[in-house]
Amino acid sequence: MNEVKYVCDCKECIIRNLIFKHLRSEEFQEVCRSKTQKSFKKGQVVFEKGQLLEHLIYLKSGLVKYYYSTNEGKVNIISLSIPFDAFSLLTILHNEQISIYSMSVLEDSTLCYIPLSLIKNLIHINGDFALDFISKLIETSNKTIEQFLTLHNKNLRGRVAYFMLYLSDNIYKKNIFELPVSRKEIAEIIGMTTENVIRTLSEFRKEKIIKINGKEIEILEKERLSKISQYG
Amino acid sequence: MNEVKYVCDCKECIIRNLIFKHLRSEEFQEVCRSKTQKSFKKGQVVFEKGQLLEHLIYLKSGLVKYYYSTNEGKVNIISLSIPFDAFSLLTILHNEQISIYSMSVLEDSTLCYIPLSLIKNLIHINGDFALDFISKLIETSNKTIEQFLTLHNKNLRGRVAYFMLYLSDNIYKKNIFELPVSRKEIAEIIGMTTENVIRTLSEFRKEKIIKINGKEIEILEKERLSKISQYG
DNA sequence: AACAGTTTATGATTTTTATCATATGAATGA
DNA sequence: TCATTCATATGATAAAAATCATAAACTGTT
Repeated sequence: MNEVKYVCDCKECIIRNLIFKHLRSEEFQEVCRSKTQKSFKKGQVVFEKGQLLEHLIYLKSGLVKYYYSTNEGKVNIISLSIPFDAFSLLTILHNEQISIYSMSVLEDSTLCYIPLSLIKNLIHINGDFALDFISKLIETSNKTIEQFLTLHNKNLRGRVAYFMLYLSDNIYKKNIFELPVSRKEIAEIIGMTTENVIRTLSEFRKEKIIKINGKEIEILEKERLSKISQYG
Repeated sequence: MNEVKYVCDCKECIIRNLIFKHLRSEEFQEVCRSKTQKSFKKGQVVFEKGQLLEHLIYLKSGLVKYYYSTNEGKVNIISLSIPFDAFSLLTILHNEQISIYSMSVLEDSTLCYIPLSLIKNLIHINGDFALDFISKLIETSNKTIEQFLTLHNKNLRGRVAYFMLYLSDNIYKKNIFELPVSRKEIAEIIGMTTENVIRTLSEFRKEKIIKINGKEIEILEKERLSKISQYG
């Protein structure tokens, strides 16, 4: 986990066009100056439930998961996030900044850390930024809630189909990809048991809907998978 | 549904100490002047999914539900809200103000309507208000997500027990209360079938954990109910 | 009061999902 | 290198929940 003070000048950074669209030039410069950057290896934990968060942490490259552990030790994965995704907005400013989620890294990733004090100050002095921030927040929150409902209204086959399509369409944007998570983690995302995830994937393989090679998945029949996801 | 222009001078209004805590006196006056108020009878729909929302609508008295209908017509109740609850924050500013939720009234209710344009303006010009607004938003969003996870990690008995305790502790603050919803709606809240809600309530009755008299529920053994909720 | 429609209720049955058992290959570590 | 753990895999079984069927109680309407 290397921390690097100066990394890039942010001029080309995609984030500029996302949550920082409305910053004035000098404000964005300040964000850039005060940000730090860290690299994480696959599997490393970025922060844990209960930890004090003093930065807005966003993903510059890689893939991460946000998860929630119940008191009984059961893990629920709430969201996977690709670079510049806005889920991290939900992790801040809550409960005196004590995070209720944990975050860990699924693929080698680079994270940017922006001090929360600066974010708060920007909200304070720049109304356009604040409005945009709020709008992103609500959008993210609603997307998360909607995804939950969608998933929990489906049966096992529907959930697995949905998740495969999600990876294909939203994360990797191709029909062949490496699963970034274990079958166990898939179970934690879509709310079923590991055995049934494995079984359902095997079913899809036997039905020639997907091709499985270890972690590599190829979607052979997207149409059928969509139908299963939709009606499942 | 009566719309009333002038209703109260807001001076004593609880909302002042919630999301409007940081407004300057004249700002709050403006909120008060531009607000309208409507009364709804039990069962009436306040707005539906897909509708353009031009106001922040908050509950002054009564009880409401926010719900989400899937494409297949299945209903999921996302949240019940008591007066001055912050859930309504999640319904605004999303997707060009097209609501993804519906809202209807469970008990005769009075709602206050504050123009979104004014809210946006306040966010714009008053940084403290904006910060507080964001903090409330994140808190509400996380509470909603957390409640979902909690519920979906429980079995049927656990869910029904959890919901009875929720009504008792959070909504009515007593051990005897009138159910504000039908068994069918309970099913839509906690994600199970109507029959199983009825059956489980009957079980609790036979086990002398609760007393049922139509819509009236009395919790006789809170300890046991808590255990069922916790370990279910 | 009679009627239809809805809500509550309960039992029987089927379906779905979790659990348990067992096996194999891959990864990890002393 | 060999034992150990972990991920994947599959079958058998048990448990959980949904569905189906039926009926009584209640609501609102004419």
